[in-house]
Formats: sequence, C-alpha cells, structure tokens
Amino acid sequence: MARKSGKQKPATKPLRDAAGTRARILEAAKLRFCQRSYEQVGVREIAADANVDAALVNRYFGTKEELFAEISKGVFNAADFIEGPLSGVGEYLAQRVMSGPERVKEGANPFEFLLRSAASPTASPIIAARLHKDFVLKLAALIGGQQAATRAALIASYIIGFLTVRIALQSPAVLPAHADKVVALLGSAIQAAIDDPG
Amino acid sequence: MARKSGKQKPATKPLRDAAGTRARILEAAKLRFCQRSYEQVGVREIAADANVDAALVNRYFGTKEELFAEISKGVFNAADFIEGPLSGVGEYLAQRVMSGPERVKEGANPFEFLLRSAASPTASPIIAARLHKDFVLKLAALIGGQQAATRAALIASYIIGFLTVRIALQSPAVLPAHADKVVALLGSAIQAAIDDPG
DNA sequence: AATTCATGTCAACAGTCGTTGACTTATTGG
DNA sequence: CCAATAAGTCAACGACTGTTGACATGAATT
Repeated sequence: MARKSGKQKPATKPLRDAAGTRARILEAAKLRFCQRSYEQVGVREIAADANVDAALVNRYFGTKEELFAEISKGVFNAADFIEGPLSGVGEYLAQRVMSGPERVKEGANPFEFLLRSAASPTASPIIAARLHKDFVLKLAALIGGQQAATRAALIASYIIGFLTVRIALQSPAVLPAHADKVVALLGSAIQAAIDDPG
Repeated sequence: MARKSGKQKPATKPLRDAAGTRARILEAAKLRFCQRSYEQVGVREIAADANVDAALVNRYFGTKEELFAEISKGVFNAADFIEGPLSGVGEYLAQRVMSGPERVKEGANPFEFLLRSAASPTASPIIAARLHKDFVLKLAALIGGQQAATRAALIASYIIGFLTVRIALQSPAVLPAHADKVVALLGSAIQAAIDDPG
C-alpha cells in the first residue's frame, strides 16, 4: 500500500539528488541566517542541518558569501508585505511585525534575515543592495509622491529598529502584552510616511 | 621653558602608567566597538590602537566580554540626549541622529555602539540590559504617562532602525540631501511617542 | 644600593573557521 | 556488463581567534 508501483516516477527515490540536496542546503542556510549573523553561522552547521558534508556547500555555491548572496535574492518581497489599499497598511504592517517571531515557517521574515547580518562587513553590502532594490524602490513606487524612496526607507528603518529591539535585544518593554500601544504608535508612524504629501 | 620644574607633579611622565594605559585601552576599544561588531573587533587590534601588548588587555579586564561590559557602562546617558522641554525633543533627536556619523569624537554615539553588536549572542544581552536601564527607563520617567517604558522603547527602536539603515547599510535613500524630510517624519514619529496620552 | 612588586612583552596553546584536493560511491549511458 | 561521470565523503591546510603562563624591565621601598 505504501509502496507506489507507478512506472513513470521512480518508485525508489534516488539516494543522490543534486537539485534536492541543493534545495536542502539553501533552506537550512536561510533558517540559520535568520537566527544568527553571517559570521556566526558556520558551513559545517548548515551542512549538518541539511544532512550533507560541509564540503558540498562550497561545491554547490562556491563560497559562503556566494551562498549568502544566493539566499538574499529571494528573501525580500515587497508584494508579500503590502496588500490591499494603502490606507490601512501602517497598522497592518505593525501588527504583522509585532506578532512576528513565532512565525518562523517556510517564509522566514526578511527583516529578521536583514537585522542579523546588518553589521557584518561581508554581508551588509549584499543585504543593503537587496533592501534598496527589492523593498525600498518597490514600496516607493507603490506609495508615490515626492521623495518616495526616502519615505520608504524610513518605513524600513522603523521595522528594522523595532525588530532589533524586540527580537535581538528582547526588550521587556515591547512584550506582547503591550501590543496594542505598539501597533498604534508604530502603525501611525508608518502610515504617516505613506500618506506624507512630500 | 617647556620643562616643568615643579616638585609636586613629576616632570618626567612615567613610562609605566597603569591608569593611563588602562584608559587608553578603554578608549581604543570603545572606538572599535562603535565601528564593528563585538566578534569582529580583536583584542590584538585594540591593543595595537592603544600601543600595548594584547596580553595586557586580558590582564586589565579579564576577558574580552568583561572589557565590553565595562565600556557599555558609560555609553548610554539619557540626560545627554534629552534636554530642555519635551515639546521639541522629537525634532531635536531626529536632527542629532541624522547628522550623527561625522561626530565620532570622544563621545561615540551610544546607538552606534549598540547597533554594531545588537546581533551578537555574547554582546546583545549586555547591551540590552544597558539600553533598558540607562535609556528606556530613564526616558520613560521623563516623558511620563501610561506605558511610558513601551513608548520609550519605541523611540529607541526608531533611532536604532534609522541608524542601521543610514550607517550600517548606508542606504542611498537617506543621504544628507534628504535630511529635511527625514527629520520631519522621524521627528514627528518620536514626538508622537512622547506626547501620547497613554 | 638591593630587593620587591607592579607593569609590560613574548611565545605558544587550543580551538574554530572557510576552503580545497584526493578519494569513494552511486548513477547513467553505451 | 562495463566504463564514464556525477554526487558525496574524508582529511587536512592555513589563517585566524581569545587566552595564558613564563619571562623581562621599569619603578619604588627598605
């Protein structure tokens, strides 16, 4: 019953699947880079999570830096954050950011990925380019108006700062108990940057 | 003329001055920790800046972590940030943060020190405790009202996020050319957290 | 002046890191 | 069925790190 007898797809899954292991390495690395900084995530650690040898990581991606750059490509997705009319985006983003940490599923919060390695000399230029191209400019196009990129960057900075205080520093002043106040203030700050006439 | 002949103070400065070298190490370390993260600042590097041997650093401060903790004691000073009536604090802080990076003199921006090592597993608990005790709680006492600590932590998060985008990521969207817009939006966001009735 | 103690220097240990080359094993094509 | 190639493993290199103990040298006290 459990054994498939179909002829098209191989019944016995191949012990060696390049695309599969490559995907496993990518997934394991993404999770790790969302937890710790670029320097503090080791290739041996990533390899162990993906159940492969450490040498395979370099074999597939060249260097650790290239692996990081590969992951950063798919991390930011402005469309995933902005949906619906612009009027309620501030509160929506604030709520989503406030209730963030427990949602560590397949997606893996882009801003968590960012803030972990924002201070890394190797990783920060890579991250900065992604933030600008894949978030700031896209969000700027959505909100429009004068100096839209500057306003969009400010929105990104609000989110990054809050997640730094909440996740990295684990400040007791922004626990879930204070979610209402946080969402109200952070949400209106974001909304102010969106609605600003320029 | 140049040589002092007083008897009280030694005219020839001693080649070996424990307090002096200790201070030089502390100063050199503070500057380095404001530039890079805890892990990426080496004790040999600090020692070279202070013109001493690397072993002396451990001799004076025990471990690198204890040295970091020692520095973090004097970094935050809420009174240094908040001055005058509360009505103009938002814009004042925003302006100060916007024109920050070039002011790398003796003071060394506390938030620069913070954001560099916010993602370090070793340093972040130390920093988090200082931020809470020496900034959030003190600022909360100043602004008053309900949930003052939460509002103060939000103010800290705005500053941290902006400096992360501005200094660590060097975003082209928040260059000095856009200072007016940045100060207006960031300033009113901070002011909103201050004036909030609770 | 001689001894004692603080101050500074040197070399080395033990560990981790990214990376690489040689080797083994499985899969596929002829 | 055998050879060729892809996929995976293993061990090791070289460079770095924080830390420590033994040693040298300055200053200060008796």
